[in-house]
Amino acid sequence: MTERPTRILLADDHALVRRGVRLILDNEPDLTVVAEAADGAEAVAAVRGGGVDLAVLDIAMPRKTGLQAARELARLRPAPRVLFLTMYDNEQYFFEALKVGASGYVLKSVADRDLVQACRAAVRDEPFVYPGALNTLVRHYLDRGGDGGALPERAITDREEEVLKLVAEGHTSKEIAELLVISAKTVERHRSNMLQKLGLKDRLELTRYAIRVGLIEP
Amino acid sequence: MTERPTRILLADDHALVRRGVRLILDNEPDLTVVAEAADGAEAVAAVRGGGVDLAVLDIAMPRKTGLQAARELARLRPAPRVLFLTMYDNEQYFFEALKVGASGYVLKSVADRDLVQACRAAVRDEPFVYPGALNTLVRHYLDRGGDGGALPERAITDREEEVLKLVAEGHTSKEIAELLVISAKTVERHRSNMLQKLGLKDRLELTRYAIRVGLIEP
DNA sequence: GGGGACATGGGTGCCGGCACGGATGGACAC
DNA sequence: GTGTCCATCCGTGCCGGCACCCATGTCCCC
Repeated sequence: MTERPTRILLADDHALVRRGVRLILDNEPDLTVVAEAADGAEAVAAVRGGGVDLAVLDIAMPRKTGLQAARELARLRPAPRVLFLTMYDNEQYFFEALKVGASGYVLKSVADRDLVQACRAAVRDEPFVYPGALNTLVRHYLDRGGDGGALPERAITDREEEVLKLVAEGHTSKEIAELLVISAKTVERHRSNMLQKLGLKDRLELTRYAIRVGLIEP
Repeated sequence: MTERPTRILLADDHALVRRGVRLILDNEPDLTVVAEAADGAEAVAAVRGGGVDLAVLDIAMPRKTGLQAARELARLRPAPRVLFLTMYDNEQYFFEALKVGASGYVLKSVADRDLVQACRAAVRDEPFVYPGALNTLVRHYLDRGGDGGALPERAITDREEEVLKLVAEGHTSKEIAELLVISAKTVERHRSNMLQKLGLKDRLELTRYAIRVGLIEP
């Protein structure tokens, strides 16, 4: 085999995780980590620099989440394959990942087994989901009476996510309004919309949600 | 040098992190990972089995947090050294870690540099804190007029903790009052006292605090 | 061109969170 | 026994969260 190894960008805000993943991947002859990034913005910049076949992204990162980064990466030419590496076995994020065209979704809790496999699958343009997610997929399929590919709508918009982050960090509507340079009413509107979309009760549940999906830290 | 290597227990709920840390530590001739655990309960059980010199604990773990596990480990004979490995650069956590007698506190975001150093320091019974925490320590020392070792008292009473749990779970004062068979006013009084003691702003911060110390799950 | 999603803005009204003031009774220590 | 801590309770007042109503402008898609 004379093919060159797959060139990988690795994005995670924890140096320790990057180091561990790098050790795992570089151990494989057909995979090589050519760049690292500590947040979503760095990741996009690195891929833009070229020479990246596959981006392995953490979902929860400062400045720009993995999902936001993936949406930007998808618009690049040539667009790299994208693989999500996440702590959260969360249905919402899983479907979001599918919608931004990810090739795979790997849980950190089991990634030592699956990661290499998922990288190779991504390069071959085959989807890879961790076993637990398969159940989610099937259940979802059945719930909808087997109408197939129809994925749930994106739950929250980019703007709403901005607001969510700030709400969960404990800012009041007025503070958020000043930060985003909009009226407090609009902030409340976004927050209210999210409560309804996500089926939550108040900003406290919103906070727990944000922590669960890794948008903020406790 | 004929000394046997330091035997380490590694506890983190993410297999990927464990694998990365293991690769880093096993690469050092004087350190060897002899056991892994995916949560606090497993960690305590593993150490109880014997043969562990040093426990490297993630703070945020399911079932039992690293802090809770450390308190139990401190009661064992012989008690292992304890080193915290955490995502959170958080003052509250940091002091909690000191209080349970940790030898060190290492941030995941910089752990690839510091971890090995911190392990060796722990074995020599020297404290190790990451550079940023040093500032926190010094500031805290100065704030108290240099009275030294006096660590903050256990902040909240048992009754307050009961209330805290319910507050953090999203119950209103009235609901909590009914659950605890006291008046809503008393609930608010407890909550209010906790806010003051812990230096927090509102029930949202109270919730994040409860999640941090492992009282509830997000 | 019309329909739908999104972001933006406003008004009203209720209720709960929280700060501030006050109080009592019980447990334990010095 | 006096002092201290804790749990219990009450009133007042302000402010913010949240639900409900309304509207506008801008996209993009069919």
